[in-house]
Amino acid sequence: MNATLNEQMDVIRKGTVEIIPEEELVRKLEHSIKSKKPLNIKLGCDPSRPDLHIGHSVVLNKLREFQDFGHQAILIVGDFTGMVGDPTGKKKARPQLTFEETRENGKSYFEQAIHILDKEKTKIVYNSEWLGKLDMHNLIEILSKFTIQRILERDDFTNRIREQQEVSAHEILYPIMQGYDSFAIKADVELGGTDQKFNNLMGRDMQKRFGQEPQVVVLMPLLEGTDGSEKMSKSLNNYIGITDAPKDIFGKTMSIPDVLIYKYFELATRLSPAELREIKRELENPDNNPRNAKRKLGYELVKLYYNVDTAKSAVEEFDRIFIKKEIPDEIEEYKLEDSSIKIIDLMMNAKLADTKSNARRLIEQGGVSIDGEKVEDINYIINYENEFILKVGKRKFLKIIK
RNA sequence: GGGUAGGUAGCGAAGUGGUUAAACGCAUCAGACUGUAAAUCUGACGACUGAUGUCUUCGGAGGUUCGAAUCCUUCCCUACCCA
Repeated sequence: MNATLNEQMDVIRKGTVEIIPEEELVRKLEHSIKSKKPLNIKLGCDPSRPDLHIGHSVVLNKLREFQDFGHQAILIVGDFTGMVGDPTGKKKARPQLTFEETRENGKSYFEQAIHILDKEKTKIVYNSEWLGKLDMHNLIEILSKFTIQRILERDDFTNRIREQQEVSAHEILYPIMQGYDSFAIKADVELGGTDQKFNNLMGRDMQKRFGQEPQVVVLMPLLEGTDGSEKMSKSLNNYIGITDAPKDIFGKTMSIPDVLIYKYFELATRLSPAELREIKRELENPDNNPRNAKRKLGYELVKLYYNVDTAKSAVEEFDRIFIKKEIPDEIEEYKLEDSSIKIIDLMMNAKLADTKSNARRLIEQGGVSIDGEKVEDINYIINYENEFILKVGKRKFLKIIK
C-alpha cells in the first residue's frame, strides 16, 4: 500500500473504457491511502464456463493490478443465478446447475484465475450465501426500490421487446441480484466488461438505496479473438486459453491481425503504462517490423502463464520453424508398424489427416514432405530404412521411427 | 388449441422436377508472396478411388416419377403471431 494516488490511478486507468464516476474512485483511493484500509474490489464470475482464456484475463488483470496496490479482491461466483438457470441473451436457456456443480465450477474458476491473481489476497464467495436467504418480504422490499421502467432500460431487454422476442419475468431479477451482491459484500469497486455496464450500475443504485456508499464501476473493453473480429470465446474457437500449451499460446498470438497487437498488449498483459507507451511508439514507427512486436507479445503472454525460460524457448522455436524454416527440436514420434506403407495410410494412421481424401488433397497441394523433400506422388510408398521427418502443412511435424 | 414461416454440407444462405455433390459468403486447410501462423493473391473444401469413375447426402419415414433437395402423405423439431 505504498503507491501514491497518481501511481494507482495511472495503472487503473490503463485500458479502461469508462470509470463511473472517476472522481469517486479518486476519493475512495485517497481515503484508502490515508486510512490504510484496502478497497473491496468485486468481480462477478459466471459459474457455467470454467475454461478461462485471455478474454477473461482482461478483467482479471485489472483485478490483479488492484491487488498489487494492496486492495481486497472478491470473486463472486454466481451460483445462485446458476442454479436458477440464466436464459439471458439469445441462446437457449443455460442448463440449471446443481449445488455441487456450482461449487466445482467455482473451484475450477478459482484455480485458473490464480494464474493471474494473487492467491493470498483473493476471497471467493458464493452469492447463494445471501441470495438464498432472502424471503418474499425481503424481495418485495428490494423490488419496491426500483421501477420496471428502470429495469427495462437495459438495452438487451429493450431490443428484445422491440423485436418481439421473449423476456422471461425472472430475467429482470438478474440485474437486481447482481446489484444486491454489491451491497452484500460492500463493494467499493466493481469490475466488468462493457457488456456488464447496466448490471454494474444497478449495484450502485442498490447500495445507494440501502444507504451504503455506492461502488465505482470500472469497465473494460471486450477483447476480440484471434480472428480479429468476434469477441473471444471458446465456442468460436478464436481464443487463447490461459492453460494452453506454451507453443499454442505463442502460436495463436502470432496469428492475430496486426491491428490488434496494441490492444492485446494493453489488455492481456500487465505491462506498465510506461512500457505500453514504448510499445506504441515502436508500433507507430514504420521501420519496425510488426512481427517483432507480436513476437514480444507472445513472449509476454507465455511468460505470464508459464515463466521466462519457457517464453524464451517458445520464441526460439517459432523463429526456427517459421523464419528459418527449420524443424522444431522436439518432435513427436510415431512408431511405424510395417516397414512399407503408403504415404496416405501413414498420414491417416498418424492422424495427420482425418480422411484419405484430405490426405490426398494435402499431397496434391504440395503440403507434404519427407526430410524436407516434397512428396509429389499420391501413391508414394514408404520403405522404411532410417527414421525420418514427415512434415504436413506448415506446422505439423512427426518423427517416424520404428 | 389455431395460424404463419421455416428445418440444405462446420456456420450463414441460394436452389422449388433433370449437366445439382448442390451457387454464394464466413470459417477451415494448402500453396505463393511477405514482415509472421498478419495482410494480399491462388487453390481445395461429402466419402472412396492412381486417373476415368463409384457411392452416400438437403429434419425422419414412406410414396409419385425414367428422374426429387425440389411434388404428395405422414411424423418430428424450431421461430413468430393469435387464443
